[in-house]
Amino acid sequence: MKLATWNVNSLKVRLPQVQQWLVDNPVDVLCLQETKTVDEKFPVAEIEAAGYQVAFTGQKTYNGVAILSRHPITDVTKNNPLLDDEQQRIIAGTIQGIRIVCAYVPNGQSPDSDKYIYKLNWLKALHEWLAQEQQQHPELALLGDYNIAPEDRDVHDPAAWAGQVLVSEPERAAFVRLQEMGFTDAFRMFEQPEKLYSWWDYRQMGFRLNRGLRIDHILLSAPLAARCSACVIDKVPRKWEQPSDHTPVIATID
DNA sequence: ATGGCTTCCGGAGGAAGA
Repeated sequence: MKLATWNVNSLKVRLPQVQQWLVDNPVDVLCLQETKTVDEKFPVAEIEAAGYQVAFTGQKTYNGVAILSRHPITDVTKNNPLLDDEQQRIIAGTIQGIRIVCAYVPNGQSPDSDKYIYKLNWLKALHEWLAQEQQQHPELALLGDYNIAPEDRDVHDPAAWAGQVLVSEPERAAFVRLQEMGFTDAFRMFEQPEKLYSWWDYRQMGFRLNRGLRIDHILLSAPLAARCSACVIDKVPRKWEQPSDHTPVIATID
């Protein structure tokens, strides 16, 4: 069972790349973030033609998440029931007995902004909801764009980024709290290449200079972590024409 | 450097991302 996550930065623009990537990487489950697509315009037929069922929730212009699956998706939940939030950032479903949670964590803009407060509150509510979900679904995977680089080794220039949004202590503490409730960062279960990231700034040749951050993650509950045999970041789509600024992360569950 | 790039909406240029 292969589970993947990819912030596509507009599914309308990136649909051909998603289709190509799924041909090259026929994963069982692909979680998408920043679809930026209202539900009425979601490309259901194109996704189904690629061999996937799909659950999604979107809005105009911003946010939007989706789960693509080769297997049936049941018990779909849209958004966090514990948080009154108009922004479409969470979709969950059960696939082959595994509870899949696809999340687009708020960016936070900067530590002195209202959006940062919203981000920390959002993460707190996520933690509380996952505690409930975990009770009902011991096999739980949280995939998505966390907008948090957990450690300095996940940052191309830790000194330059120190204290900024995506790396600040309160954000990293929220990530640690998810780990403390039993989730494992699948990527760090295995030996990995140095300086491998999941996002690179579009500006200033960020990708070519490898000025990146590892902010897209797959967290696995203990029963799933015990069955996880690999986790990789696929940089290939970041090299394509007109790429997303994020690239996919894939975990293999035996 | 109030920057840079990309996408959105809307039909110009500001907002938002990270």
